[in-house]
Amino acid sequence: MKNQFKLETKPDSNAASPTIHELAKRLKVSVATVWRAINNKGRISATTRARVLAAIDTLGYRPSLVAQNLVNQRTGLLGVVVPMIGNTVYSPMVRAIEQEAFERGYNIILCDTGLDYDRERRYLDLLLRRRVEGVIMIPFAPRPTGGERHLLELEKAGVPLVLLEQDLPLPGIARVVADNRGGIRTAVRHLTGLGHHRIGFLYMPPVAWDFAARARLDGFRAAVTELGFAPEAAPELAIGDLLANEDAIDRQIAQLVTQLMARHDRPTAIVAPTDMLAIKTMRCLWLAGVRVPDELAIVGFDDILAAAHTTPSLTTMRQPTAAMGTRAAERLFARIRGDTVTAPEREVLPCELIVRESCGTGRPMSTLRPARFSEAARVSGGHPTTDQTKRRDVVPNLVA
Amino acid sequence: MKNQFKLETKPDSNAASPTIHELAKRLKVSVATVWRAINNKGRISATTRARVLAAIDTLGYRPSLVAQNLVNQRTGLLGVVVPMIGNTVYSPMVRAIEQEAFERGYNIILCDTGLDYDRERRYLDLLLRRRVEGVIMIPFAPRPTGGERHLLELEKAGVPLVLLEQDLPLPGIARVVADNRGGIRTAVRHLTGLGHHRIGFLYMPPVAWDFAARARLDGFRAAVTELGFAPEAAPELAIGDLLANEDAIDRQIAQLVTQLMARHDRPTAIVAPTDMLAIKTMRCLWLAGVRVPDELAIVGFDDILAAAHTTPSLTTMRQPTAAMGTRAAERLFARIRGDTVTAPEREVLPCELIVRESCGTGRPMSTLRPARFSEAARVSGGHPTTDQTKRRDVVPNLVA
DNA sequence: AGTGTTTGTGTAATCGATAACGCTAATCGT
DNA sequence: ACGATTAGCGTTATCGATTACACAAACACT
Repeated sequence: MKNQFKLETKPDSNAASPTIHELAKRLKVSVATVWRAINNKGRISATTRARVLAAIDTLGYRPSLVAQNLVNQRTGLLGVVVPMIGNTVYSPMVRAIEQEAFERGYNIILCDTGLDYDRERRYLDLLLRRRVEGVIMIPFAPRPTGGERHLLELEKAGVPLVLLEQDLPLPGIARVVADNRGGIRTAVRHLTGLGHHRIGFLYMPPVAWDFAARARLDGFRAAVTELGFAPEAAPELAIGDLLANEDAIDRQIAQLVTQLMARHDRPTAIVAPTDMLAIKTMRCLWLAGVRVPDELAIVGFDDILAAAHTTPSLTTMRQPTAAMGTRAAERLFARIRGDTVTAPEREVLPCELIVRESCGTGRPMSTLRPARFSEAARVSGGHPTTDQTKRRDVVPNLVA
Repeated sequence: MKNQFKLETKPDSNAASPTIHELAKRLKVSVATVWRAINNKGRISATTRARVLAAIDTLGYRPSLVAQNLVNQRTGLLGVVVPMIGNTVYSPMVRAIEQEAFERGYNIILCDTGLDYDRERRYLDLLLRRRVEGVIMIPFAPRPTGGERHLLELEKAGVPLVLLEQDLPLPGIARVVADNRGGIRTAVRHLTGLGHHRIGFLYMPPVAWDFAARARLDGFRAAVTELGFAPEAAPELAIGDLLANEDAIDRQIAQLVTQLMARHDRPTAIVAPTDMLAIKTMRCLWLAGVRVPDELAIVGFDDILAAAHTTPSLTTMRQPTAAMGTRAAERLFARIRGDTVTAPEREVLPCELIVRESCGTGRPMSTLRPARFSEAARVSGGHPTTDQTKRRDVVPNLVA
C-alpha cells in the first residue's frame, strides 16, 4: 500500500491551456489583438504586443491545433500504414518517413494492420475522416480480388497516396519499390561468378499477395533462364506457409535441409529471399553438419542488422530501406504541394550486393577448413561493395 | 516520357467529402436532421432517416474528425515518443501500444526523437498543441540536469504520461519497466549454476542517461556481490561509446576480445547487456578462435529475433517488450478514463531466462568438440523456460 | 372542443483560431 | 487648418459538427 501515488484532477494548476478568448479577456483586449501579437501580423503596437506575449509566457498558452486545423483546412498529418512495425525491414522505412515529415512540420499517424485486410480498410477510412493530407502505405495483406478499391478512394477524396515496398500495380497510384528482380539477378550472377552451376531458391509458396516475394521468385526464374540453367539445376525449394508460426517454419526448414543434402544433384548454392530465412537455414545447415560456404553457399536479401554478425557472416542484397522511405515521403510531399507529377508512377530503387562470407571466396566446393572466415570478405568479385559497416545511422542499434 | 502519369485536381469526382451543411442543403432539411439520421439519436422519422442515409451512401459523406474533435473536446489521439523506431526492442512495444489504442478507437502519433533531446522537447510541445489525450514515452536521450521539466508539463496541462522502458524516476509520473536488475541477477546465477567462477560484464560506459543499461550494470554488481565474488573475478569490460558508430564499436569489441583472451585470469563467462552486443562478441570470439560456450560462455539480454538463430544460439534474458507496451497503454487508458490510480508508480515486469546454447551444458571448461550444439538446450537448469520458439506473433518476421 | 403530450423538424450557439472588415484617433501634407 | 492617410484595435463571420432550445403539427384524452 505504500508505493502508490495519486494525481488529483487538479493538483495546483492542472489546467489545460487557456483559449485565445480567455487570454483576451484577461488582458482586456480583443482576440484579434492577441492573435496579432502571437503571429506578429497586421498592425499592432510594440507595447501591446509585449504585454500579450508576457501574459502568454506566464499563463502558458498553447494554440489549439485542432481549431487551427479546422479553420485552415489542413491538418499537417500523414497516415503511415504498415503491415507490422516490428519487422526490421519496415521500421527503417517508417523512420525515414517520420524524419521527412518532421522536417516539414508534419506528424504521422502510425497504423499497423497486422496483415489484416479488414483492419487496413478501417484504418484508411479513419485517416480520411481525420483529414490527413496524404498517406504512405505498404499494402501488404491477403487481399480479395478487387480489394484495392479503398486505396483508390483516397485519391478520389483528394488525398495523395504513395505505395511503398509492395509492387502493387494500381493505375494512377505512385509506388516506390526496391529492385527485387534485379537484386536477385545480381545475387545469382554473384554465385555463378563464384563458379556455382546448381543454385536453389528458397521460398514460401503463398506469394500471390506478396508482391515483393513474388518479384524475387520471378527474378530468380528470369536470372537462371537468362544464364541458361536447366530447370533441375535451379530448384525452387518451397518451405510452407508465410502465415504459419515460426515453429512450423523452423521445422520445415530443417526438413528441407535434410532432404536437400540427401540429393545427389543438390545445389551448391542457395538464394534466400530474406535474410531471416537465410539465417535460419544457415543454422539448420550447421546443425546438420553442412559447412557454409564450403559445402553450400548461401546469399540472403535485405541486409538486416544481424546479417553482418552471424557466423559465417551473410552475403546479401541490401535493400535501400531508408532511401525507400525518404523517396516515398518526398513524392508524397510533392503531391501535397501540388507539384506537377513528372516522376514515373513506378519508381524502382536499386539494391546493393554486400559481400561477406556466406558465399565463400570463389572455390565453392573447396575442402578448406571451415574454421576461419576472416579473410573471406576480401574477394575479387566485380563491383560489389565490401561491407564497410558504416551502415544506417551513426547511432547504433545496440542500446536497451 | 512514357511512363509518366498525371492526376488532375479533379479527374471526375475528386471532391473531398461534403460537409453536413452541404448534405442538408441538397436534401432540403436542416443540419440537425442530417445529424440525427447519421447518429440515430433524437427524434427522427424513419422515412427521413432512410432518405438521408441513402444520400450519404451515394455522395460518400465522411464526418470530419477535426470538427468533431473541436466540439467534443477530445481527439482520440495518443502521442508515442520513442528514441528510435528501428530498434528491435522498441518496435514491439510500439506495436503493442498501437494494438491497444486501436481497440479503443484511438490513433497514435509516432514521434521518433533519434536520441535528440531538443527534438524530444519540440515533439512534446507539438503533442500538447495537438491536444493528444495521453502520451507514452521512452525517455531515452542525453539529458541535461533538470531536463525532465517538459515531461512534468504534460501532467500540468492535464495530459497523462506513462514512461516506458527507461526507469527515469520522476515523482508522480507512472513508469513501466523491465526487471533489468533481476534479469541480470538471474543470468549471473544461471552461469554460477553452470559452474562459472569468473564472470565478466560487457558494457558501454556512458550509461548515466541510459537507465536500462544503468540498471543492468547495477544488477551485475549486486549479483556478484551477493554471490561473494572477488572484484577481479567479476571484471567490468567497457567497450566505448554508446553514441559511437558501429564501426568503432565493432573494432573495440574485437580489441577487447584479444585483450581478454590474453589474460591469465580471464573470465569463463560473459554477461552482455544486449543481445546485439552478445552476438557481435560471439562473432569476434569465433574469429579469434575462441570456442563458445566451451572456452567462454556468453549470455545476452533482450531476446531479439536473431538470438535464436545464431551459432551457437544465444542464451538470453527475454525482455517482455510486448507486455510492457500493453501495460503502459492499459495504464494510460486507465488514467484517461479518470480511474483512481492504484497501481504503483513504478511497475516492473519480469524477464525470462531463455536457455539456448551459448552457455553450454554445465561443464564450462570442457574439451568437447565444438561441432554440434543441438543437444545443448536440454540442460538441467532449474526453472528456466527452454526455448519453445512459439514466441511473439503467429505471423512470422520473415516476410519482405 | 379544449388542453396536454408526443413527434418531427428547424434555429442558433458553441468549440478555438483566423482574418476580413470597420471604426476611431493620431499623423501627414499642402 | 482641414481633408487624407494610416496606425491600432475591436467586431464578427467562418471552418464543420454537436446539441440545447424553440416551434408547429399530429395525436390523445377528458
